[in-house]
Amino acid sequence: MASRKKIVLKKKTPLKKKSVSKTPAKKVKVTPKAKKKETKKMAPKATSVKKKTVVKKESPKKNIPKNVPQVVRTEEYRHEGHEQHKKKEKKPQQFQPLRGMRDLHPKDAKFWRSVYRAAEQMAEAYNFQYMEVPVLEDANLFTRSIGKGTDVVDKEMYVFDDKDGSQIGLRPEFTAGFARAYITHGMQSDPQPIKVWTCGSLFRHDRPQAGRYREFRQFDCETIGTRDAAVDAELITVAYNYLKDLGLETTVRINSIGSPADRANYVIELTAYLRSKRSYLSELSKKRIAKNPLRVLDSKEPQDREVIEEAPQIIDWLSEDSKKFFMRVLEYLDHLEIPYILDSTLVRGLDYYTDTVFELFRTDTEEGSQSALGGGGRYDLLVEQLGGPATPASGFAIGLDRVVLALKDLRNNPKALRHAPKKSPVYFAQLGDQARQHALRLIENLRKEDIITYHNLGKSSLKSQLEQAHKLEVTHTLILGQKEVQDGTIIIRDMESGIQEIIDQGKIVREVMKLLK
RNA sequence: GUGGCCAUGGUAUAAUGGUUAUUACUUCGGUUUGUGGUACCGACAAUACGGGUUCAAUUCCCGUUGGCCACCCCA
Repeated sequence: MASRKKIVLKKKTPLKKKSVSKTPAKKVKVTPKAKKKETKKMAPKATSVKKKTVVKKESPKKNIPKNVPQVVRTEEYRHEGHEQHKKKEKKPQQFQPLRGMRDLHPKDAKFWRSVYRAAEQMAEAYNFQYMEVPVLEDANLFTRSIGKGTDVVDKEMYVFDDKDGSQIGLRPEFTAGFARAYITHGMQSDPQPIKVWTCGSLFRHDRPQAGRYREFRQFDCETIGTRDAAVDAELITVAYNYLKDLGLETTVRINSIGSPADRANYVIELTAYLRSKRSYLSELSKKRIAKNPLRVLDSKEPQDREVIEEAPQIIDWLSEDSKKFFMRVLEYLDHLEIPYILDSTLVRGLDYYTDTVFELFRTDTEEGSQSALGGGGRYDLLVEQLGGPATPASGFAIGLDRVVLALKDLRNNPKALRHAPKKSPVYFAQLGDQARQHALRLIENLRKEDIITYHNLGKSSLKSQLEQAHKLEVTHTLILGQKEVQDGTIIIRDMESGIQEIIDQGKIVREVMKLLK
C-alpha cells in the first residue's frame, strides 16, 4: 500500500513540474540546490529500505517498488532543478501585514475570547448598553474634539481624502464618536444618563512597539448625561474590576484638571514658575514651556523632576465646585476600596477632558513603557462643543492588546481564563465514505442540541482521528464506521479507560448530554 | 516622528565568503487491513525583499520592508 502510494507521487511530481516549466535555468546555483534535494530524498530512503528489510522481514516485494523510483528520479532530477528554479522566479508577491497591524492568531484565541467575554459581562452587569459607532468618520470630528496640537491628531491620525474630496479619518478613540452619536440620535430625550459600551479597533499612526500597535482594540464605556462624582467612581470601578477579574492588579492614578478656566489660570502660574527655573530644565522642557507647559509635568528627565516637585499643583487652582467634585470622587473610591494614587502630574493628552482624569497601571511589573492598561476621564463640554446640548459625560477605555499581553505574561493564572469558552469533551470519528456522510448528519443533530463536537472529516484513518482526539484532550470519542452505519449504532469510547460502548444512534444526544454533566 | 538593536522552515535554533544550511518541536504519512498516549521510519518546510562588492554571498556593504528597545506619546 505504502509503496504504491509513493510511486504514484513520484510519477506525478515530475510531470506536474515539467508542464509548468519551459525556460531553462538561468542561475547556475539553483541546479546544485535541486540536486541536493534529490540526493537528500534518495539517500535516506535507500538506507531505510535496507534497514527495514534486513531487520524486519525479507519481503522482496517491498524492495523492488521502492528501488525502482530511485532510478526514475535520478534521470529526472535535472528537470526538477529547472522547475524549482522557475517556481521561485514565478512566485507571486507575498504580503506581510502593514506596519503595526497584526493578525490575532488562533493560538491566542483563548485570551482574546476571554477578554471580550469579560468585557461584555462586566459592562452588562453595570447596565451599560452595547453600541457601535463607525470606524470612519469626518476627520474634523476628531480634530475638533481631541484638539489640534495634541499628538493624537497632529501626528497619529489616519486621514484620507474621500472620493468626493472630503477628509475622513480612522477613529483614534471612541469618545468623539459616541458624543457625535448622542447628538445625531437626540439621546438627550432618552432617560439620562446614557450608558453605553463597545469593543473595537482604533487606529493611530504611531511607531509600533510591543503593546503599541497602529490598529489596537479597546473596551470602552461611556456615561453621558450626568455630572455626578458617583458616575466617575462607577466607571473607575468597572475598569478596575474588569482588570482585576482577569487577574491583573492595577493602581489607579487620578487627578483633576478642573474646568478650562481653572486650567488657564493654573497654566499662567505654572508658566511663570517654570520660567523662573528655566535654567535648570532640559532642552525639551524649555521648548514646552511656551508650547504646552502642562506637558513639562510628565517629563522623565531627572533634572526636570526636581523642578516639577516644587511646582504649583493644579489642585490648588481648581474652582470650589471642581475641588468638591474631585473630593467626592475620591471619597467614593475610598469607600469602594479601590487603590489610587493622587498624581498631580497626570495630564491626559486629549483636549476635551475636564475635572476627573485617571489612568490604570499594572502594579505587578516594573515595565515602565507600556504599563498603562487604560484610562479615561470626564468630558463635560465635549457634546456641546460638537453642536449638541450642554451635556456632561464621563468614560474610560482599556487597551485590550495590552491586557492580552499582560495576561500571556502572567500565565498559570486561572483567573485569566475564567471567561474562556468551555471546550467540548467529545470527538466524532468516522471512517469510510458512507460513514462520513452519515456523520455529517449526526453532527448536525447534536449541534441542534447545542452539543459541539470536534471532528476532522479530512482524516480517514481511525488511528489518526483518535490521535487527534487525544491531543484535544477530549474525554470521549464517538466512532462511526461502516458496520455501525448499517446497524444504526455508534460506539462511545471513554478515552481514559479505553472502554467502549455500543449504543443506538437515536440515543446519542441523551448519552452525550450525560457526559457533558 | 527621532535614535539604537535585530531578521535562517509554521515555531525555536546551529553554522558558513565556496559541493548536500544543523538540530529539535509542530504538521503530514507509514510501521500489514477499524482503535490514541510510547517507540521507530519517512515526507513537507527556511537564509525577509531589492541592489552592490566578489570567480563565488545566507554570510560583507547599501537600500526597502518588518519586529523589538529607548524617546515621544499613550491604550
